[in-house]
Amino acid sequence: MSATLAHRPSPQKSPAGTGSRAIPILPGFAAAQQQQLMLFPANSEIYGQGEKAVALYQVEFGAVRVFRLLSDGRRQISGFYVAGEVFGFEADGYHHFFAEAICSAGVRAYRLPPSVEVAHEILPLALQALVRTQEHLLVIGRQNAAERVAAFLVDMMERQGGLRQIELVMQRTDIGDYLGLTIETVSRTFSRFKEAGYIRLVNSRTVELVKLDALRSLCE
Amino acid sequence: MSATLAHRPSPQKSPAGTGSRAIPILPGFAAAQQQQLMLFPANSEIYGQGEKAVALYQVEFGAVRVFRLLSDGRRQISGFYVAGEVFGFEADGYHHFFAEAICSAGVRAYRLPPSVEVAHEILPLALQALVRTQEHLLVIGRQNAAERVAAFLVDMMERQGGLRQIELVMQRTDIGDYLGLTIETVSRTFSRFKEAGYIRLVNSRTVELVKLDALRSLCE
DNA sequence: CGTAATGTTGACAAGGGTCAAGCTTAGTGG
DNA sequence: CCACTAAGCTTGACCCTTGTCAACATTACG
Repeated sequence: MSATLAHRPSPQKSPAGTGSRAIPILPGFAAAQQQQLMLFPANSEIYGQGEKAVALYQVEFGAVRVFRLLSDGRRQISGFYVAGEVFGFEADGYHHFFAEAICSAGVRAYRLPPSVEVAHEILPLALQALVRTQEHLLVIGRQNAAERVAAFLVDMMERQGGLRQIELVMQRTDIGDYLGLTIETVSRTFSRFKEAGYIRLVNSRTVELVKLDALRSLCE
Repeated sequence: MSATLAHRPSPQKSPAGTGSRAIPILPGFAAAQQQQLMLFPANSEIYGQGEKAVALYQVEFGAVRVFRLLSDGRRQISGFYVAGEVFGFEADGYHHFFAEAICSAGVRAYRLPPSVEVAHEILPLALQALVRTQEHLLVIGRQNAAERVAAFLVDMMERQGGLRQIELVMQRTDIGDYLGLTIETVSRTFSRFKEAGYIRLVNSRTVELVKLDALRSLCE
């Protein structure tokens, strides 16, 4: 167990030789650096605001939410991360955010080296994260509830390989806190999309995007 | 004139030997790379969405807004940039955003080299931009109008050296599009802060933060 | 099968958007 | 130097979207 994460609530070191992984590991970086797979149970903390940032993290399986809190408990999720995606970017050496496993998740930690050698590998990932976050800003700052939910569904679909039927690993609270809406508004918007025939709710966590074009044109 | 920007509306190459600059130039990077100061008149475009991204930009004087548009004209400003600050980060080699001069601005362009050598210099800047954007997401996603405006004022103050009296280079429309509010709401919030004695409006562009603590505690 | 967590729906309220009018300021030309 | 104009800003009235509160339904789990 890395000293870094020793105090976390029950992340377990994975059994040796977990076998084949389909996830593309950060190339080069991976080989050179100390890195190991850790398991986090649902809703456990991966890192917290104010902690020293000592690693980048890649999701191997499961899903992760990264968020920030206001003092009264209001929460803004800045991003969800699923298999293959990298999170944990921070400036000035400290975490400004919290990261938690949404469901049971396997996360590979890449301990940060003195930086210069691997910067060219990390930079493109950081830039992609920046562009994504700025685009999310447009959604939250300028789009209404229906447009936000549509954007979310389309984004989730694309990140799950483009299949029309998608699995939402997160619950309504998470979706609300990601989109800057309440759970009630999220729920009502789902219902309206269902009535309009835009989606089919197989169950509360499984959505089929029936009229993808309609959803797409909602986000513009 | 760099070929890159030749088609822009009237950016002029600065007269040679503009004299002393107080702005810290990107170290190392600066020396090695082709870089030059360009002047952009108020409201002129620095780059546009979809263009090839060939440079990073540092503001020498004046101010810049970076934003994105929805097809119906709604606009979200992702950031303002003033003297010394760097903008123009993009993924995959193309601009996903627009950049414009807010007022007459001097901008130094650092043409991008094949990347590996200077990545370790750019990375910290990109990471800082990422954290800033994620924090802005919290403001827009989870704070009400008064909290957003308070956060904006405090941020502007800190970026202008901490003096209690600040100059807003941008107009209400820009502030609204930055905070995800209408100009009317921005204006009303300013008025309420004035009535509450939190601020003094020397004129519409000059604000004295009288009760800084009150403003600070609004953002939490 | 019972309980708790999660999700849905309805009624109502409020924050902020929209529309419209008036005010202020800066720039321009007589 | 002043009047005119246009752009920017402020304020008011009204309305709509979304939040709040509450009840109920559904699902997951022991």
